[in-house]
This record gives sequence, C-alpha cells and structure tokens, in this order.
Amino acid sequence: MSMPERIKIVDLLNSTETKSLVLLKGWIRTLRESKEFSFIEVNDGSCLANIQVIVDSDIENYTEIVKLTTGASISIQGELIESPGKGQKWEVRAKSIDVLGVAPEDFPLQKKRHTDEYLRTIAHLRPRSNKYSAIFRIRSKLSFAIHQFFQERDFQWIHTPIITGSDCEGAGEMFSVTTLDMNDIPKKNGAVDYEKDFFGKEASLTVSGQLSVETFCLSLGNVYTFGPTFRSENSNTSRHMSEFWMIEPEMAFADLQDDMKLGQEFIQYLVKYTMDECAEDLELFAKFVDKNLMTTLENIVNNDFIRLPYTEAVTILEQSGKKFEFDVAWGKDLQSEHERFLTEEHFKQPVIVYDYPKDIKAFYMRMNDDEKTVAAMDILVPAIGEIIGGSQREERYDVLKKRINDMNFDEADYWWYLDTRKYGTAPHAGFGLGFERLLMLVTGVSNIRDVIPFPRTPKHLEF
RNA sequence: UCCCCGGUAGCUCAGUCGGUAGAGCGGGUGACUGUUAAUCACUAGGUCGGCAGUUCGAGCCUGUCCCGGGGAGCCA
Repeated sequence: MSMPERIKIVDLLNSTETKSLVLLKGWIRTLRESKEFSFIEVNDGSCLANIQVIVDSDIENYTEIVKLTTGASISIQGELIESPGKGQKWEVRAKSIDVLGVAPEDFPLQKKRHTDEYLRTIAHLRPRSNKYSAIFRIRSKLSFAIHQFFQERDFQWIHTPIITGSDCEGAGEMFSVTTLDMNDIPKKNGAVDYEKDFFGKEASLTVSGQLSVETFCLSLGNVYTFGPTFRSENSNTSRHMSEFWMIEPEMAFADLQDDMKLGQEFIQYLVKYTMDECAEDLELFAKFVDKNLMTTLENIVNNDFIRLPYTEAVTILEQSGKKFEFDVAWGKDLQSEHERFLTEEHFKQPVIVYDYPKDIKAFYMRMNDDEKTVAAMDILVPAIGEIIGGSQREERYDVLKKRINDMNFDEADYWWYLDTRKYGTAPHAGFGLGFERLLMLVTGVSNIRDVIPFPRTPKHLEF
C-alpha cells in the first residue's frame, strides 16, 4: 500500500467509519507505558481533543518509542479502529511510528495545570497547551467572523496606513518611526531636524485608523478597518497593551442610534458565532476559566443592551447609595468603578452610555443641540468595562473648525479632514472595538496578554 | 506612573519562635498491564530573586534594586 496523505486529528475523531491505513502527525501530550503495549495521546492542534494511539511492543522501535516524553513530535501510520476502552470512540492502532523530534526532560510544559504567569514566560510554547491552543483557534475563527459580519452587510474593508505622518490622531501617545541615527541625531535650531529623516517629517505608528477611514466612509459608504494599532501609553493593566488589534467600522448617512444598533449587533453576532463554531474550545473556558461564562454569553446574545444617557447614568450612580472611591458628578468622566457598577451590579448586562459632556470627549464627536453634550457612546460589558467607544462624527464644517480651534489644535494639520466636510459632507458615525477585549469577553480570560500570541507591553518585548 | 501583594527544586506550593530545606507533580530506574493528568516502589534534583545590613546564627528581621501579579489613571 502506498503512503497515505496526512490526516488531521479533528477529522479522525469525527470519522464515521474505521480506516485501514491512516497517517497522522503530532505532538505527544501523554504516554502511558507498559511492557506489552502503551498508550500515546497525540495532539496536532487541529482541535482540542487528543487521539489515543495504541502501540504494541512488537513494532520495531518500541523501546525508543516508550522512552519518548510529553512534547515530542511523531509520525504514525496505523489503523483507525473503534476503541475497546472507555472514554473515547476512536483510537489508532499503530503499525509504525517515526520520531520527528524528541523533547528532552527539561521540556517546560507538563501534564498539569500551569499558571498563566508562567506560561507567559514561555509564550513560544504555550500554544501547545490546551487552553492556549483553544484561545488561538478562537482568535482565528473570530477574525474571520469579523470580516463575515461586515461583508454580509456590504461594508468595505479599508487598509488604513500603519505609519502615519499625522500628529492629530489624538487617541494616545504615539511610537516614533525613524531611521535617524539615535547616537547622532541631526538638529536644527536645537530641535530634531526631521527633514533629514526617512519621510522628511516626523512619523509615527498609528493609534487609530478612524480619521483615515472616515474619508473612505464619505465615498464608499459603509467601511471598516481591522488591523494592528499602537499606543505608547505607560499602561500596566490587564486590559491594555502597546500593540493590539482594533476594528473600526464607519457608516455614511448614519447617526448615533444607528451606531449603537451596529455595536450591539456586532457583539451579539460574534458571541453567537463563537458559541456555534467553537463549541468544543469554548467548553474548556466554561469549565476551567469562568464558571459563569455560558450564562454571561447567553445574556449578551438574548437581550438588547441597555441604552442609557450619560446624565441618567450619573443620576443612577448618585442615587445608588454606594460608596465610590471617586465622586460622581455631572461633567466628570465615569471611572472604572462606576462603569462596573452599572454593567455588573445595577443592570447585570451590557450597557450603552451615550451623550457624554463635550469636555471629556474628542474634538471630532458631533455636538448635540444642547451644546453641552456630544453624540458619543461607550459600550460597557461585565468584567471588562469599556469594549467599544464610538460616536456620530461632527459633519458640519464650521462647527468642526470651531472645535479644532477651541481645543487649540493647529487647523492646518487637519486640512484634509476638514476638506471632507467642505465638499459634500454627510452625517456619519462609527466606533472602535478592541479585538483582544472581545476575546476576553468571549473566553472569560482575565488578562489581555493571554489572548494575543506575543504581548507587547511597557518594558516587555520578548519573542 | 501611583497603591497593595508576592518571588523557596523543572512546575505548583508548605516552611511554626531566627537554629542551616520539605511535599505533590514532572524526570530517571523498576513493577503492573485497556490505560485516561494511570497506579505502586525506589531515586536524582536547591546560589531560598540580587546586593548590602542586623545577629553567635537569616528562607524568616531591616534597607535597596530587579522581576511577577492585583487595583488605579490613560483607553480599545
């Protein structure tokens, strides 16, 4: 018989019939040895479950095989049969096994639960564990679901630039991009002479694709970005990273109500998608990471989000009788503890707070008729807090120009942004959703560093 | 950046009043033989985060630095 093609373990486990000859390859998760025959559990990353391989002692390299340890990679040819043992439907009776790569005794992953902190120090090996392989399969599936959601609704995916010369993105501290010799920086009148730099001007990594994507919104209609985003804030929390992925939809001829509707539908779609398409992986999180996970997810999918004007949110907080570390007052931004009270204790479900005081929000948000608030909205979810921040954008040329001047920004920096309002302006709205925060919501994982392959945070650039 | 907690074997942790180091898992060796994080026996394995100090004596007390975690701010 000729060498069969490699079959993935997920396909073996979903098999409906026995197979006389299969070829599978993977990494040993555990090996139970005896003199006459042994059990090897093999995982190839195609699914959470392992397949059990039976090795009879009469195969030629038996003594070599039984000395293998967790982590070794092997190639197995054998027969797929119904398992006579309990606990699994199928198993493979090996005819021959080739060792592809051994794993010496200092292999850092063991057949037991490790802490997330430890696994973070071996981020190159952690996807070989059950929990992390599940996270990264879900991450991949959800990335696809994001495109599917928007493509089904005729949103165009726009690739906004990673390197920006715009110092007006205004969403946080930026990383510089330069080819200047840091040991010999050219100066002009005491300041860095950026004319000598690669782009001939100061350049940075993007903190948001929003301003760029707005120009496409006002031409292609409904658009979105999905890509990496960089912020050099010195944030040391379980919810922030220096490099993360963000989704920013932007809808033409849309107002804040449309924006809130889209935000809710988007989150519900993605949660539902995970429940339907990643059920086996999700079960691991419901069992070992967050016992209430399925209840939380079902609550999100089955109920409309609460829509709450900022002013009413302040009233609720003031009348709650709850002692907060930070005072609640109209005009002040809601603190984490306030947001958590609203979504976790008071409503016990996602809450959309909207119409915030203008002084605590960005210049591009649309001024409401009361001249005191802007058409902004934040979607708050239990355990994470803010997962979406969005707004209807100021489309009125004069009003936008005045806001830019009132905030002492240089109008010249915003010439192309203002142009979009000068020529055929139109109402539009959008939001930003942190992809990793969504993954935290869906999996119950409590530290954002554990839902991205190699986290970048202040003072951490390993791997 | 600020506040709090922690750092002991490869991993997870215990360590009493300050008297010089322990367990489980993992590794090795053997037994068992349809197991399921198998089980049983034996065995190897330590700069107690670094440096300085107090003390006859420090894993334990003091100072300082490094690292990790939780919370806050900034936000997604």
